[in-house]
Amino acid sequence: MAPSRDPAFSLKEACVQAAREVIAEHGVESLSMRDVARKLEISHQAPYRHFESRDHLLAEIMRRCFADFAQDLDKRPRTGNPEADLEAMGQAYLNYARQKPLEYRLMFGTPWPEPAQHPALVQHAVHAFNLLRDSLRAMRGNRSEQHAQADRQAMFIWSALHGMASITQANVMQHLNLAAGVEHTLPEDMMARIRLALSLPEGASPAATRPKPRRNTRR
Amino acid sequence: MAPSRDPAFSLKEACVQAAREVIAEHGVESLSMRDVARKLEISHQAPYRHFESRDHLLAEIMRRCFADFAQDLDKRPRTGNPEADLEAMGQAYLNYARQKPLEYRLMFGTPWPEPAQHPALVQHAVHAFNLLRDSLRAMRGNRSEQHAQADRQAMFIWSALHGMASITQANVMQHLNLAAGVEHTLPEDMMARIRLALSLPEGASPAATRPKPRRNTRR
DNA sequence: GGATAGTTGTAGACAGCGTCAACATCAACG
DNA sequence: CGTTGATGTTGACGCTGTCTACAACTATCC
Repeated sequence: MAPSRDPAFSLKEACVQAAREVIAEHGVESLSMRDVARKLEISHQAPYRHFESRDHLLAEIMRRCFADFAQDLDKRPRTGNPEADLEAMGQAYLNYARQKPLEYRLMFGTPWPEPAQHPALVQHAVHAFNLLRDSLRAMRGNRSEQHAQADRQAMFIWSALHGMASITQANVMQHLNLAAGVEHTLPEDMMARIRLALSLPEGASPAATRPKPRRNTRR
Repeated sequence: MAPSRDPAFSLKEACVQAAREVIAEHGVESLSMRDVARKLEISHQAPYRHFESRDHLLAEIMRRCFADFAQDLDKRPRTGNPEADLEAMGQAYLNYARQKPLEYRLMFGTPWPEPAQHPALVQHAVHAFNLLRDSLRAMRGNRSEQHAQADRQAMFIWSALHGMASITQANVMQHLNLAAGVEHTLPEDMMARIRLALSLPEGASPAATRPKPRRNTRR
């Protein structure tokens, strides 16, 4: 397959595309360099002319996934209401995880290659995070304690969403015998609880925020 | 290494131990059957007399990890105050994830083998989840809506804790340029927010729980 | 034009992996 | 004693990532 192809053809680009298809279909662990080569009908060594190693190919794919992911989060329609826009971002997050489960797992569930060797990957991942953080910061003042509070909120939101997304994908929920209706309404319930959790008083010592110990309402 | 050993020696047990050590040290992806065999100075096929496949060995290890994990959650001292006990369970969860990161990742971050083939694994995992769920149910009535509400709380707590644990382990936080002090106080902040989120009014439609739109406090 | 160097592809080899099949050893039991 | 089942060993197969050596094409300089 060496001899002439489309002049505007880039083997590097083709490798990325072929590899992304494999990952989106069968997951990252079943991606092999030789698979990619076979798919493109080139020799098993050809991809190495464009990627130092499997990890480098993987890093490039992760980078693009983060770029797509960030675009997905960012392209949602804006209402002008910061709370509503934030909520929409949360929905977009969960939608992405639901619609591209294997790519989501690649980005957030696979051990990363050495970050120092893949700065572009780190940069794109941080950019996606900043979409969330900046939304929260924009809802607040510019003082440093305000920024810190926004960052705490961002980490909380990300944790809750990521936790739910990865638990949902693990296909374990069906074994938990959850009470009727719980599984189905989980996303809304999560979002409602996240809204509640965002109202943590600023600068308060965590211990001071324990809600009044509602007496056990059993019976 | 075939000839006599300790009479009370079980090669199956030794395989599990050796494999757990490899995983705890270098992670599940660098565990190979041949590695286990080399460690025990037996032939590369001997472990297959006790485990059908690598997946079966892995499932057995995951099962034991869940058992240890559940014991860890359960052995914490009880104060008699349900809220405080629940909080202690959350702490125990995060402690386990911090102290045995690679085992935690094996349980919660690695694609599971086909559950139907490993019922004991599923059973132990569900048992660990039930420790959390039953604690929450015990704080409530026995009516079915109370159970459902407890399950929703359990899923939320698990999501938030798991999200935070896995993000923490991803070694990505250091690249996020979080405001000073945020990273350090994250666990307490998360626990405080979880407490807040648990007070979601029962049976309320999610839409009704949106907090009053605090006016943008920027200035 | 023709030598030269760099880029991009191929071909072959190597060690490591999971696993299958064949064989050896040994204990228990008829 | 002979047979059977469990447990171990050895060797092979096809797969993997990656190293090395080689071929072909392209661009550049004398």
